[in-house]
Amino acid sequence: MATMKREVNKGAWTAEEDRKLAEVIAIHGPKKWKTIAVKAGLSRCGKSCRLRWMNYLRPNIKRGNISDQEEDLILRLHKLLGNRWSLIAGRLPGRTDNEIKNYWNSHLSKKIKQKSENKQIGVSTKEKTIEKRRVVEEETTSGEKISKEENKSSTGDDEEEEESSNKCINFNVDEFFDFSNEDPLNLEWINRFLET
DNA sequence: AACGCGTCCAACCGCTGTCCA
DNA sequence: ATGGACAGCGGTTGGACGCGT
Repeated sequence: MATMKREVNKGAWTAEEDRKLAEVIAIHGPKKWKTIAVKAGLSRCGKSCRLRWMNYLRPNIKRGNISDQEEDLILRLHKLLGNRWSLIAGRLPGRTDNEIKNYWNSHLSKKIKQKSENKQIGVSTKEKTIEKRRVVEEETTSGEKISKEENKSSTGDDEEEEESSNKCINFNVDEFFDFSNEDPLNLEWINRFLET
């Protein structure tokens, strides 16, 4: 079988490759990635081109320096959604799922771990239970739609809570997180929901 | 100076979902 | 209804870099 297999380039992108890719996308738009790779004359697979565009070349990409507010939002959304990076990234303008995933893996997962270790040392199980019950009662009386979710996960340890909250997302997440009419950094109800 | 080690991040891989003929 | 192509996602990897010894 003499299949003339085109050698596929892998690894870091060069400035020249970036330029070619951006040029072709400017003409044809960011779709049909396989065709884009061919048109740009790049020895790359479509997948690789898409990733490069989405994570690096796309306009309006913010790079580095994740602010405290952004970090806080990531933490809260992650607690709610789990590792659904693209969904989380969708709520952080200019941030990519890859960036958030990396940031989580390198910074936040450690922070969480530390925090939970401190929590275990500082707070007894009984105290935790009492505090959670108090929060649940507060939210039940305030009639928030999210209180049901809270009740479901109000038993067990932190890890179980997180897992169960991931599993019981039985609503339209996009609608639920449509913050278009709100200041995304001032979402008191999320704060209350997550402060357990 | 040089070596080892840990961290970060860009990119790859494998899988699933969606679309279309 | 079905199968192939493509898009998108999350997990993982590997190289570059910084820092301590």
